[in-house]
Amino acid sequence: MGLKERRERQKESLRQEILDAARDLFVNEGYENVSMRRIAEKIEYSPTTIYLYFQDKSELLFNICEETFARLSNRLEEITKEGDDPIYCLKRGLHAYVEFGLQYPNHYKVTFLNHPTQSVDKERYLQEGAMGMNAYNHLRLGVERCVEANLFRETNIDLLSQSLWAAAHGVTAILITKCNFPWADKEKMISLVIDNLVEGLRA
Amino acid sequence: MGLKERRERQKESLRQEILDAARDLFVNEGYENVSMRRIAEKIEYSPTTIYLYFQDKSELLFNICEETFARLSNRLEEITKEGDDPIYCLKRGLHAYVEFGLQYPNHYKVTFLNHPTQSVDKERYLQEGAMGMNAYNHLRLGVERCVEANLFRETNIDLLSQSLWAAAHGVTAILITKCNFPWADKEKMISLVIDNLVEGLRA
DNA sequence: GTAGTATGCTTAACGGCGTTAAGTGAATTC
DNA sequence: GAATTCACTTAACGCCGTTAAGCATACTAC
Repeated sequence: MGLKERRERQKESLRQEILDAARDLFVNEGYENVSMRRIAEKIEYSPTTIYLYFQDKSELLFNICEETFARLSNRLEEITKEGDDPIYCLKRGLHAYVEFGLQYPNHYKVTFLNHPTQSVDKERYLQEGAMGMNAYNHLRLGVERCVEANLFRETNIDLLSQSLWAAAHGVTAILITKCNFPWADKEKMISLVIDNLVEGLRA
Repeated sequence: MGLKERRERQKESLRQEILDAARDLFVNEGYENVSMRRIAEKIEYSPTTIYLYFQDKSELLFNICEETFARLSNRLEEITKEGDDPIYCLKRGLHAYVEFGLQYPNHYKVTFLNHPTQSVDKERYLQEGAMGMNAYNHLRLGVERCVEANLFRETNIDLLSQSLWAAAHGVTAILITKCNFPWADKEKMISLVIDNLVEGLRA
């Protein structure tokens, strides 16, 4: 009687198909520019079918963000695991953060550039926060190691982490939202901000 | 025969009324959450009337952004006119930028945190660029003075200006959009980012 | 003074959107 | 073989930005 299981697998398969279609469209064309009808068309089902698998459009995005942020966390974890010079490690982590944002601008936009007023439901909002916190804690760990090794003048770990995050976010956000601005050199700019700030903090 | 003139004045007056209503709504509820019908309702005209004064919704936003940029430019101009120590001046300008954003968070959101400029018509795209350029040039001037006084290691003025802008934008944007985050110390964070970056650039 | 025109605004509509209510036909259960 | 469940669809609601067409009023020209 593996019948129920087969059906379960089939349902899961369609769920994944929807998610794949949504991710492809969101990432390539931007969340706002993709309609539920377009996603439905892509998977060759009626639009309402999507609502049998997901609560609404934003839940699609949420699931995709989750995947993507897990990937960011993994990337940051690898870097922190390497156990190199803490400051080098920290810089690498910040660079990875910016690169991640530029690689998935639509995910980044939704998670870090949205207005706090457009609140979804309570539970999902908290999950979203936890998702961000997870990534923040990797950064915090990198900073902690620098502070513990007495490499920094300033010793307030949260103040340091938040400042570095803010700076990295600034480069990421501005490159994403003002992608038509005649930037002198994006790569050099990223390095200038991150490296100067980290170096400037040395004891 | 001041008749034509009176009509001109009346037209201009309604145009301003539309702009005021749009600004108020955009700033309080966000561009995406405000419909043309809502703006029309506020001014007690039919929605189509707006289209007799503005090409489309994004042109409303464009005009509002222009105002905000102008206000920021004025503030920055005052600071650069003071002619103090170039580095002190630059820091003050950057601080003023962040303060401006925090003082008018909704204007800042509308102007700097909105859509990645999927430019509509050519002319407006160029104007939009020029608008940003005007504010940017004040910052650039401040940087230029530092470079000309041989105070900085890096001498690429645009690279420097853009990096500083990115960092200042980062602090501003993150404090605005993540206002519920448990920040260690907002003021110290602003100073840490700006001052460390500028100091870190010294020759 | 009246016919004709321009002006300023409105009503009605188009084609889209996210989402929901109601149904349908096949598979499963009893 | 009837009843029920399941996976999905069709039709619709009430929004949206935007456009076409119409309609009074004010102005112009004869």
